[in-house]
Amino acid sequence: MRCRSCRPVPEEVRRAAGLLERRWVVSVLWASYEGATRFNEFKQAVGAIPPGTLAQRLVELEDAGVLERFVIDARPPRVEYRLTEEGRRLKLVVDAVAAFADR
Amino acid sequence: MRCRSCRPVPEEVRRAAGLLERRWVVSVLWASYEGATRFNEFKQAVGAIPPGTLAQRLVELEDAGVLERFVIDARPPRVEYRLTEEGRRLKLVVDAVAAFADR
DNA sequence: GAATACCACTACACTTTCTGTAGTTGATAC
DNA sequence: GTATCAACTACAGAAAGTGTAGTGGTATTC
Repeated sequence: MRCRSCRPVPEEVRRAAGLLERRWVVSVLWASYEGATRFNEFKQAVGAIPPGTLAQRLVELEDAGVLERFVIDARPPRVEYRLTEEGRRLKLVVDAVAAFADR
Repeated sequence: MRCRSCRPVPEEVRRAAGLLERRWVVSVLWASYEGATRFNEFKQAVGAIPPGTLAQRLVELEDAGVLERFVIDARPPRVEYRLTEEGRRLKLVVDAVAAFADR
């Protein structure tokens, strides 16, 4: 059945949605807006996320240009994940989710 | 590691995120904002979604109070899915995704 | 009046994704 | 030297998503 008024969902909306439509992504982003930068900071802020899933999400967000990964040459070496400009733009989405959530 | 400033992700944000963090949800919502109400309208607007997944998403959105399902006693009987107030409130989230998506 | 098409799905086998727990490597803390 | 931390990886099993076929009752087309 065709809907006279329904346009198909635009490709770019699908692509952006694909980023969010995986478990824990919103929480990981929330944590980063709260200041988390290190693996275990994300882990503790997000709570129940399994480490394998967190690792995967961080790689995906890096690949998507939302986070940048920096290895800091200290002893022991540390890793930091920092928001990119792109990542900061996503805050509006997470804020909208949070606004929907409370109330 | 504890992050002095990171608060744990609030439970209600997790719950709201859980709604969105499943494949196709954003597209299904988009379609409903565009005026889709019937199964095959959603199907055509969303495109590549498998019918089983669409059926499942519609049930979940109904359970979440985002859509309401009405069976219309015509020949053949039809089904309509209409946005609830709650569902209309979610539009801000989808709009934010769309805003992020273009450009 | 036979064949085809529409509608709103369901069924099923298969693949992908997610989960939970354990373990690794190298350094520092007690 | 025992324990702990940081940032992960490995792996088996569970859950979610995919693709295709089919269903049952109209309705439309030839």
